[in-house]
Amino acid sequence: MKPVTLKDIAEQLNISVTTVSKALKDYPDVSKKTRGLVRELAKTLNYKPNTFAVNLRTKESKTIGLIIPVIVHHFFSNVIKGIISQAEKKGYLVIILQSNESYALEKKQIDLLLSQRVDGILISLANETANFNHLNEVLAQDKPLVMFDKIAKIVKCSKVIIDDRKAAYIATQHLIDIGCKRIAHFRGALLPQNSIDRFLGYKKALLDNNLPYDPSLVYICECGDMSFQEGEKNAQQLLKDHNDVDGIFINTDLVAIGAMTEFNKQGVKVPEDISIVGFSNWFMSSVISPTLTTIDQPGYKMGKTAFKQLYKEIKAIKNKKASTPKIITLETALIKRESTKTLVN
Amino acid sequence: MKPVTLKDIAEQLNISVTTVSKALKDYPDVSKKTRGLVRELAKTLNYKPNTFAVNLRTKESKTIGLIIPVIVHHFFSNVIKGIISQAEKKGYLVIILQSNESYALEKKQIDLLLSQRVDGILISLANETANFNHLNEVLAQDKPLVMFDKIAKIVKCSKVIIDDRKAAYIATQHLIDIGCKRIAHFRGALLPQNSIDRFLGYKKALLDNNLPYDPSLVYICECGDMSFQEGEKNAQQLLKDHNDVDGIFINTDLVAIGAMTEFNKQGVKVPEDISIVGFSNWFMSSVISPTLTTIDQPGYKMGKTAFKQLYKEIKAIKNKKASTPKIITLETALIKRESTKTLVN
DNA sequence: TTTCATAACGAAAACGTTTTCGATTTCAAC
DNA sequence: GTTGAAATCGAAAACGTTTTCGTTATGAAA
Repeated sequence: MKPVTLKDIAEQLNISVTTVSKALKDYPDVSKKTRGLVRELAKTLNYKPNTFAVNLRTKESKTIGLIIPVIVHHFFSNVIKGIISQAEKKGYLVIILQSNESYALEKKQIDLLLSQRVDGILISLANETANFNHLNEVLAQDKPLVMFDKIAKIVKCSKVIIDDRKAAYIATQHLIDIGCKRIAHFRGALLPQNSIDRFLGYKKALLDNNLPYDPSLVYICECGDMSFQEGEKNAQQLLKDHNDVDGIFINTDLVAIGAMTEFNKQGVKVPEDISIVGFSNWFMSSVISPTLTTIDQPGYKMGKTAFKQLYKEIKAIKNKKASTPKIITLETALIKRESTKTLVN
Repeated sequence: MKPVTLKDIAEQLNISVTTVSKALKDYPDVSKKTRGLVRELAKTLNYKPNTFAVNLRTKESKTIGLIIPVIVHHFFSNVIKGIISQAEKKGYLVIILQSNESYALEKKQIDLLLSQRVDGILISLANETANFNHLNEVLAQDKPLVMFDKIAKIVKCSKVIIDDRKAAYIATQHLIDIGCKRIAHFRGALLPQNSIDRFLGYKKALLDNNLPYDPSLVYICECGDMSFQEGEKNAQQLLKDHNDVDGIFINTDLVAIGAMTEFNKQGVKVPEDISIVGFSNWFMSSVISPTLTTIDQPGYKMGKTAFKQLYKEIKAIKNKKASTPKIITLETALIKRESTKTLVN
């Protein structure tokens, strides 16, 4: 009933534990004959190395930690999928924790992963996080750390991101290209950095095209669980405040869908009256009516890339090589759909 | 630079490793004074027990494995969230693997988790899985196993499910109650069992209400990545085959949304011409137009419940108590929305 | 026969913890 | 000053593996 150990095999074959271990790991100093015997018996006894002992000996667990703000989220669940698919290829397991956008929880979870002695940590920051001691602690312990999507520029570790500013610029430029003159923006809060960058991209596109930047056209929404409702609310407010807006660049798809729903209720036609561009390319955006023009954010690829980078750094540390932090920027793409249409005057 | 060990603390205080260990774990046979000293030094040195050694000694890892067919999925990501939130409360970590609906992969992953010596396994079966040796292997090793949602009745372990048959019955009854006379059904494939049960519920509702069961009204769709397109395709076919259908009960929301999109294209009005009931209550369903009447499938709660049951069994095994498999059925609810409307003749 | 390289194996330490059980100390009671 | 119980401590084994280093066996060359 007890799990089979090297010792069991050794005793049955009347050889030493050492030889058994070596035989199973293809050491050169064991004869073909005994190697064969060992392997055969190991198979028939269904021997599985005791991971706990291996970990203790080798000081590595072949396990990484992943901290993510929310799991039930099209983008992030794609990231998770990318990470674990890549990890599996390299023989790594992934422990997932959800920070719930809470700094306190994130800090506790980092601590948990460190004491668990994972081989590396992948993290996308909670919106709340503005203090980075817990992350520096990870680096201080020489434990590989890679941040993705929601990052802190100030922390000296590798990062996988998109160029939010550029993507927002392209989104806004698209609205301008189809003839929009008064373009509003629904933006996120001051944290994470992404909201700011998207806002800056929006602003720059306006200025580069000699369109005035009007702060009263910028609406803030706390993009959390209530995103959809935030979209409705902002759309409602926008209709009260302005009657000349002909395009909106919206921070995230869900808010955009909320806004479209509200416009629909109020008889404002999308895209005839107002063109809308979202951000993220949630699956939903291709399925609602009208389908939503948006920026595709490559979640799966981001997960894959983040793990690959982490893997490199794990290997580097194992070989006692220093590796300099790397910043990888993934391409985004504008997906043109029904919610934007060239204006005919 | 090396991590602090019990030995380090012992040497600094000139006491034995034993005493240090006991002091940190509140053994009664260590004086208040030394306990204080040890705890203080442990804190200042930032001592963290070496999990690898603890695992080896205690033979448990405080880690469970989770195998799930797909991660990017509203229902399943909610299950994941439920599981890890509950696990965190009990001090357990969760390793996630995605079977991708593949039997071969699922088998390999079970093996991986066993050799990783997780304390227990949570699984929702791949659609492909029809052989259960790998699961019985888990039970044979006395390792707690709990299945959820997509289960195999024949495997003697605890299960957390919904009553698919009853839920489908209620969904169909709702269509009948609002006056539908010719009710079609878009069903899933022969595996998993869920599709069959939902079909049976649909059929029973018809018969109980003296409506004829017409097999030509039942359409099959392979609900995978192409669910949305399957919905469009089936809707198209349905319009060709029948012109008198006034209601459809559809196996899953995404297919339902595809069908609604197709109906919309073809000028068939939902709910005026055809009422539709979906299944799962994806977030999306509350956001499209018309909003979709559906059956709410409690993913978060299912995850929570599944972990709780697993936890009980882990504890039971630790205390060498046998525990009999338990089947827990969670309540579903009919969510009435715009896609179904009482018919007025 | 001796020498020496090579092949094949094993003893033992190490990883860091937990826990049993025996040893020592303390101190009150007599 | 004994006795005995209670309080406090530590030695050592154990968990199962990996790896270093030394030992023995083998056989060819001298």
